[in-house]
Amino acid sequence: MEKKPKTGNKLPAIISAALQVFAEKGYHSATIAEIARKARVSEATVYEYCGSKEDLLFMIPEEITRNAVEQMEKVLPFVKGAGNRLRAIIYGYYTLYRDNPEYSALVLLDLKHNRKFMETEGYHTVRQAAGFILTVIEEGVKSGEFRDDIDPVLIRSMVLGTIEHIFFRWHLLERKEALPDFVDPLTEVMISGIKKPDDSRAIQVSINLEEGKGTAVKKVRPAKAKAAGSPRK
Amino acid sequence: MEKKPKTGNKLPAIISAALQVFAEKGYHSATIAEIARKARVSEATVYEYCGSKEDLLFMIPEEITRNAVEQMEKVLPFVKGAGNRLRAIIYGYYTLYRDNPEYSALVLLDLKHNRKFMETEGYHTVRQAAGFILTVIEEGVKSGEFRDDIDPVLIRSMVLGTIEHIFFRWHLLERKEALPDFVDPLTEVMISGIKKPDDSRAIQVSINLEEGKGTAVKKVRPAKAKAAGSPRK
Amino acid sequence: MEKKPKTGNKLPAIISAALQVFAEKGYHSATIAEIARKARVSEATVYEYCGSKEDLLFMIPEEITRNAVEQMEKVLPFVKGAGNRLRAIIYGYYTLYRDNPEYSALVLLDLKHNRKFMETEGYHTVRQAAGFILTVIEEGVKSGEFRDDIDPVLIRSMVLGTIEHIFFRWHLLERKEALPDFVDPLTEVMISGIKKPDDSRAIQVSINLEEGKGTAVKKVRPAKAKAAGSPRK
Amino acid sequence: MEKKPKTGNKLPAIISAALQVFAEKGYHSATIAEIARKARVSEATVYEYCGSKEDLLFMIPEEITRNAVEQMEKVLPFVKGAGNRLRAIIYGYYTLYRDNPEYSALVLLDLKHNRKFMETEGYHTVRQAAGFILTVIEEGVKSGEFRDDIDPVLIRSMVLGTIEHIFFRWHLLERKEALPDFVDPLTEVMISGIKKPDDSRAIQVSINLEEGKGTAVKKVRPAKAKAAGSPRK
DNA sequence: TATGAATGAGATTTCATTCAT
DNA sequence: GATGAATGAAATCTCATTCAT
Repeated sequence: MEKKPKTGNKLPAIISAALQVFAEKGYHSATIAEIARKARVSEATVYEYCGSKEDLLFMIPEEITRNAVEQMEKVLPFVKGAGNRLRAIIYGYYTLYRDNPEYSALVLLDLKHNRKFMETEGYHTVRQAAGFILTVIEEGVKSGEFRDDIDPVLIRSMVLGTIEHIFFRWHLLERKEALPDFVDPLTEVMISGIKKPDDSRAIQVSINLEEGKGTAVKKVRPAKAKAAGSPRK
Repeated sequence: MEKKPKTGNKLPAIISAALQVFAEKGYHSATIAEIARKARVSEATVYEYCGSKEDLLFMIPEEITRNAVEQMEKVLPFVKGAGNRLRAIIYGYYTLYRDNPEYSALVLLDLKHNRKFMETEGYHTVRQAAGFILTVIEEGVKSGEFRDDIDPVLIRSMVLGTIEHIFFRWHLLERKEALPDFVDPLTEVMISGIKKPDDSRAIQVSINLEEGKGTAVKKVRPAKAKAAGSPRK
Repeated sequence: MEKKPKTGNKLPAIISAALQVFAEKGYHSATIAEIARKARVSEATVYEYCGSKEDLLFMIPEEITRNAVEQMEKVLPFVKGAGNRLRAIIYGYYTLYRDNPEYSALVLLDLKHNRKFMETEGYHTVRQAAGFILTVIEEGVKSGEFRDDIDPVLIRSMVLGTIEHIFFRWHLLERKEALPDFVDPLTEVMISGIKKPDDSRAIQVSINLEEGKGTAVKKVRPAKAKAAGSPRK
Repeated sequence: MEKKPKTGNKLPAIISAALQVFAEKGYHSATIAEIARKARVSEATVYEYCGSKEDLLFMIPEEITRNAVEQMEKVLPFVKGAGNRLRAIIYGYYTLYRDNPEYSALVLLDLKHNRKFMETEGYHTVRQAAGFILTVIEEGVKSGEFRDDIDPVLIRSMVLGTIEHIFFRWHLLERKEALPDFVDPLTEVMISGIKKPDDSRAIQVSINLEEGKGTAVKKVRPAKAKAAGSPRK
């Protein structure tokens, strides 16, 4: 029933082909001809479905990003504690980018740079994802789990910047090097860096801890208050 | 005096013009014609000096990056302590990118992405700069100032990724938003995250012991050591 | 009732849509897609009915021109005198073109230029209409009403050329200027020229001429002054 | 000397080729490829010189029309009497269109129709030419040579419309038919109309009255008879 | 009969690049 | 050394037109 193939259904094939070609050659070097060939349609059909090369580029991230965001929205409520949630988000990015290498190549190498992309539905979804980080940081600050002298926006830049930097390198080296599993180490460093020193209690703790790693942080922190003071200029 | 070189020293003019045009329009949208016009030479002259559009692109960062590297090499010996040195490097990037916005736009938006750039003299210099971070981290670990379970490469990715991310945003918004002064806050969060807990004092503390919030972290950390173990392939 | 024809009488809708679109955009810029949309049929249906874009163009003038010709054939016998008949024809063109602006735009801007149109049924009808003028002129010459040293074909070119020129301008200015009512002035000038009658002798003349053919004109002329008054906007 | 070929000097070749091709195929069917081939330059060179296909079209009439206008400006002062001047103008158009058939084909078949042409320098020159007619008519009216109840704009439409109509037919029939020499007949009809002069009789009349076939006019006409000899099949 | 979908066939246009002077 | 001029080589995009259903 309903055999009306709402605009055929070559769209998935086209988008998939575009993702591959864009990822491999980069947006500028990619040609519609090659995408059409790979999707096994004519060039004209590509335009029929997508309007223009740039629009085609913008169509790609929509679905995949939306899925990721939805997934994250489902998962986060299950995770307790700002630190854990931060880790969950990092893990989300990690798997998303790792398991969809063409997608991440596209986003990191081509899409991010496109100013017009910023006026796109797809961009909005990407921003949503980035918003999760901000929210978690702010919750952590509010709950006292994180220091209150940090700038959440800076923290977000650290998280995203790190993730993107790592994946970027990975892609630039053509994925010939193994992708480091940075989820836990990054989370850990981030948290150690922004965690509120549990001063008093920390002290008690350290007793039975022969080698209490956590304590150290404490002393340093007071200084931070000042340092982190004017981050937003 | 009379240093006006008979036959061309048009190279500086060309490179300067190229920097401006590339930064403003992006590499792909920039045209040799415009660069030539701005440098007040003919297009053919551009080729005389530079070989190709791409080579011209690669020539740009050489001098400015080399200067930055030299500067850093001079300064670092004066700075004591891994933490302080880390801050010095971050500060170096910050001023470099802030005071040469066209250069940073070029690097972040166009150069980074170019695979061929990696076979370039300029790239080598850039790597040198990045190497400073690695060295400082490793020194910090060796000296005991930093934890020894961190992965220096990850830390470098964090530092560079954060800096680039912040500047990238700045450029993408066309520098209409103020650039946050992130030097101290970033340094601080980084250091708190990677500094070795000063056990000594922790031990003194050991008065009572009840219950430690830190336990969770404790568990995680050992894992990290492993996790972060093989990042470098 | 229930005259809704089962399977298509979509032809009228298609032709009507085509007329509108061709008139508005010009033949070359018009697209079958737009015509189909406006006719509320599919593009394929347009081809079903019309064969090709050009054939569609040629189908348009047929009916409307044929009607005009038939009308003229009915009317002319009622009009006495070559001069009056000439006026009747001019009036016929005037109302035809004025009341069917899309049609006249099409004919004047697109159809006339098409060499293939000349092998068309529609063209034949158009020629018929032009033939009326020739006939009337020849009749006028034969009857002695018109000079016998004139070239009827030239006269026809004058009549048609003038009419078309005026309507052409009207269309080119997008019908924003009022269409001058040129029927009487044109008829009059055609018949009597623009030279000032050399009164003196003329006057004497009128006296002894029992049946001065010229008289009619004389009367008409004053009226002209008015008629020709507001042609320009 | 001065071997600096101000922008090479392929421009004339290109314009000339364009004129030929446009005239032969019509603007829309003409291709830059063919123009370039005929001008013996590359397609890119055509664009180098002309910017776009449409601009190329507009460049064509400029020189030729300007020459014609200048010529007319030089000649008119030598001609006495509105009637004679009108004839001179008609003659000017006649020779211009006859001796530059490709140019007239272009103007009549393509250029006239182009709305953008109206915003062009070339169009301005064309208007100037048309302005001559208007001026002459008005002068004739003022001097009493022409009737004062005529609308000069209508008269101009008659003159131009007739000329264009005749040439248009000529071109549409691919110049296979002889071009009628309509200069004198047209002038004559414009001036005196087609009505049989009843004057003649009038004049004679004053003396005797029989019936004379228009002697007065007779002087002028003989010339025409010849001129209009072979006009239109 | 009617059509949704697909496409073949080009046309315009852009630039990096070269070469003769 | 410097350049004006010329171009080769593509790439995007548009439609009239055709099938399979």
